[in-house]
Amino acid sequence: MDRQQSGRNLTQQLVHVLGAAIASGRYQPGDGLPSEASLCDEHGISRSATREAIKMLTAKGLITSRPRQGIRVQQRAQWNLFDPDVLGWILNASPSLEMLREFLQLRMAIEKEAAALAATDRDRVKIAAIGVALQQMKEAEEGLRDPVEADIAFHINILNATNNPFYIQLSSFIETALRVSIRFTNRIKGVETASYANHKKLFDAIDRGEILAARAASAAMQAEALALIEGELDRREIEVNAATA
Amino acid sequence: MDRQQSGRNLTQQLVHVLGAAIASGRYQPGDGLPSEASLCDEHGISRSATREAIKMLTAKGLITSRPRQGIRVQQRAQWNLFDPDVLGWILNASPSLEMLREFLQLRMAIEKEAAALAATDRDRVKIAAIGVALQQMKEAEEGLRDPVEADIAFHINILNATNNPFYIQLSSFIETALRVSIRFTNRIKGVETASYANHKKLFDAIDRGEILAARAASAAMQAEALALIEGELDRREIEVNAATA
DNA sequence: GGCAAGCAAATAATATGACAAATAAATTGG
DNA sequence: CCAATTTATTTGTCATATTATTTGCTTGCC
Repeated sequence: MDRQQSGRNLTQQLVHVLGAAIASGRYQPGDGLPSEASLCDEHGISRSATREAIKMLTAKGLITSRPRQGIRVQQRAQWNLFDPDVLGWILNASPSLEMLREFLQLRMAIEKEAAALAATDRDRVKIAAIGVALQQMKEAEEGLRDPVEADIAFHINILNATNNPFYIQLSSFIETALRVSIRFTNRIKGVETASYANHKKLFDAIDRGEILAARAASAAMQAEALALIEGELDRREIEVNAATA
Repeated sequence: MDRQQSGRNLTQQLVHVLGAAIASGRYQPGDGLPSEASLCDEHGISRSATREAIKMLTAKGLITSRPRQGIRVQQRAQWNLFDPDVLGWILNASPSLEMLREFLQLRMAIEKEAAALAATDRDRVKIAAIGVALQQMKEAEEGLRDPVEADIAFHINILNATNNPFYIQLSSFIETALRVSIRFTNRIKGVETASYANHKKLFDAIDRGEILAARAASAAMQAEALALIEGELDRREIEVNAATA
């Protein structure tokens, strides 16, 4: 059995199996999934558990289910991309560079403005939390700590410091995607892109309430990551062209 | 019975009743909801339907449910704000000016960058759709059409023109919130803030691929709306102070 | 008195079987 | 060929029984 699923109840298990299957493209949008009865048989569980799983996936926008028509995969535009589960399934299924770039394009918009808001609001407690994460990044550079977790904590804490529930809500979204993203960019470059120095610059700007500087520092940091990804995309394109020539 | 709910099945009805009740604060985060059995009695439906509703709300992050602990409302940070249902329940329950401002702060970040991306991508078909919406806004000024729908279509089509699934996914979010927002700002000002001229400037910039101009036009448009809201917030503050003095 | 192991009660989780309602597809009548 | 009707399939709902999990309590030991 799947290790990740042990410990969860049957409904949750089925939700994750089906969610992952849909995200991976095994069931295409517009396609029908097996009927309730088939799903019960295939997974060896009761109809109650199956139906509850179906309802959860419906709530996340992945499927619809109507009498006589059965269960169908929704168009991707309907999927609740900002649901941590859904995003996780998608990113784990196909963490393509294209999607990584698209994700970064959104992060750029959000984090740039979040930095500006944090600098405007100047919530001492919340900003101190950013400082702690920054300190942990420094320790990570000396090998004393996990660099990925510290990096994530830094970005999350900026969102928190906006004191805007919409930005705060994006934490789980950013976290999930950031985790995949960092893994990917590290694979490309080998070394951490997001260096301590860059992050410190951003922190200082927020700490001093320098709104424009904060926005600029955030933009600069992400532009660097974007350049890395787009460079890699170009490189692969050239490879493909060379192979077909 | 509630008009909005007729035509939906029992599970969906209960989802909306409970979702609205939670968003309205009738059940506070941390509080327990009635047990499954009680909910069945109260709403006169079976356990299956009740449980499926519970599962859907769980999938949206509003509640958790564990044996012996019962059903509990999650902290607001766990709520899936970007789920159109959840956002709708919240905005309809308490469309406070504060939340409107917070929402606008997010829109500023997203739409500014979306405009820039649309100008970069220059997808002729998608940009033409923005143009159609713009035309409808003009017709609306002459009373030939619903101004709100045209306005919404304009903004949605910009998101679409990014060709970035994350931005596109935000359409339903923006739409839900925009609808409440427009209703509110119109109540304050009486007249449409978002005039045709402003929107045309933004469209032209995107159409011509002028990235910086697009970003600026978007920012200017929203800064205006933000000023309106913050002015109203100040006015109310003064009112309160005067009343207590 | 404090602490650990075990016990009991409450609650959700799952299973099963039956029937109702909705709807897509086939059939029939014109 | 079209429209109305019927049929068959699939989900929606209900009722009841059983199982699993958790919390709080109790008991007995140190």
